[in-house]
Amino acid sequence: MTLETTEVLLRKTQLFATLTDREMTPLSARASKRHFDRGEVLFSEGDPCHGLFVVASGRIRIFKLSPSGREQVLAVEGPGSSFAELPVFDGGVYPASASALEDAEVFFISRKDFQNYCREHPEVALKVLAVVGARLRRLVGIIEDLSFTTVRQRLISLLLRRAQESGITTKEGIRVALHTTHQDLAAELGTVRELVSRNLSRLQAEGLLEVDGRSLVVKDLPALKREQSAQE
Amino acid sequence: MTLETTEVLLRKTQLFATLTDREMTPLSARASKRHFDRGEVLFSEGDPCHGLFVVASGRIRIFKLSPSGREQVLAVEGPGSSFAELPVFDGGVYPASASALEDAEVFFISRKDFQNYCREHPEVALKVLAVVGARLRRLVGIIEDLSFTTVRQRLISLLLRRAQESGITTKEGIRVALHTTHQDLAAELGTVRELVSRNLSRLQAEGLLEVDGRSLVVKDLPALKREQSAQE
DNA sequence: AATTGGGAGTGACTTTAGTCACTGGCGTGA
DNA sequence: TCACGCCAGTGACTAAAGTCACTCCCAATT
Repeated sequence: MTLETTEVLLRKTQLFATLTDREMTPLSARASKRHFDRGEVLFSEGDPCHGLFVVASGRIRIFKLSPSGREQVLAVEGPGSSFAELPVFDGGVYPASASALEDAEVFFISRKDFQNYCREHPEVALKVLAVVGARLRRLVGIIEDLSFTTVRQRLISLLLRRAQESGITTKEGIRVALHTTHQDLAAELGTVRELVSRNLSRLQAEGLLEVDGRSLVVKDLPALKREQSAQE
Repeated sequence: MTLETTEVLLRKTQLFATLTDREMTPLSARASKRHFDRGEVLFSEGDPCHGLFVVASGRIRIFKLSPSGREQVLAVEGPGSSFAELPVFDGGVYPASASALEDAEVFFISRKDFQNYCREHPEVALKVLAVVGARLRRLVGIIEDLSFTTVRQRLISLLLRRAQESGITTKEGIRVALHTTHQDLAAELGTVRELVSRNLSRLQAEGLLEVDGRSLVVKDLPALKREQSAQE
């Protein structure tokens, strides 16, 4: 891959979008690109932090793994997103694990390079703060969900989010492709496979949606929205 | 309060400890001090963010409030800690509410002042990143607890933490003062008052500790530690 | 065509969490 | 000193979450 292409890709990220060409070039030169196969682990919780990552293609799942094998997803990062910015600064280990949801291309910038770069370009540090602010908000949202809502409500929220992002409106309702196994959905919701399966069945039985393998059709959007907003 | 005193206090914070006198003075001049009575609200979730806070004395509780009135504590900040740094940078609203656990003195630095200050002193931005990194780790810890552990395990963890920080070893065991109501403990654990009460009773019945009003004595530290580390 | 393996659905069950209602204690202030 | 409010304890219950075991389906493999 040429240096120019790296620049074009880094330009699409939140973190580096506003840099000038002159500022960008030295950074691009330091960014190495790595490929990860679907399912491959980028790093595990507790590993020493060597640097930060920027997704070029594919999606990366950041998650916690419990001793008994349960997973809790903290974030899913797609092209243009960076992750593991923070351990770069506080010097600790990675607080969670990361694996590729799909085949993925990921840039890696070493801790030292990035820290130096931030010192030379203070506005990048401010950008990082903004990105991290968004991340913190998402984590608080997960805590809120886990603490206050039921699996059913979380599932509905997730489906509505997916419907909004990538749903296709047809005359029967909004068609949503899940692309994932129930196992993976469970990890996002912080529960187990069986509960995802059961809750989907129940929602179908109630006529709120129609499940069809790994895609489904939302039949009663208002009812789902009502239930979501009536969260206790 | 004199400017000098403000400086002495700011000097004790993680964020500003490493600044020189010359750097400190203009910041101190901008920091205003406010008093909050026990129970008073500093800001509520959703309020526009006007600036950041630094605790001088007392403890501030950062928490989420559910529609049904349940609370989930995200952090408790004591003297020297800052909070609400992040909304300053990403420009959004406060993601949670804050109230004083005890009578408290708190410095306030306006958004604009702090942003300017960070631009002039880039190393402060790096400090903020380190502080925020620690905060992020704590949030991930809360998610882990909520997702993987039971109320009983969380209660044990909290008691062991308190025992370590402020427990007094006596011949009967480690005496721990709680200082809080069961209601407040429940908010920290992400559950309800009754479960705190019941679990404490049960731990006492099992001989692991002895409850005595708002303080208690840990009788079987090894057993508690065993159970904590055996978390599934 | 038979085999294998991962994913999904489900019944039956246990455990944990949460709710409701009530009791009793204890301290403060009228 | 009495009344009130706040806090704690608990029984009885409901509901939600999680576990276990099994079946079925389907697609890829040999």
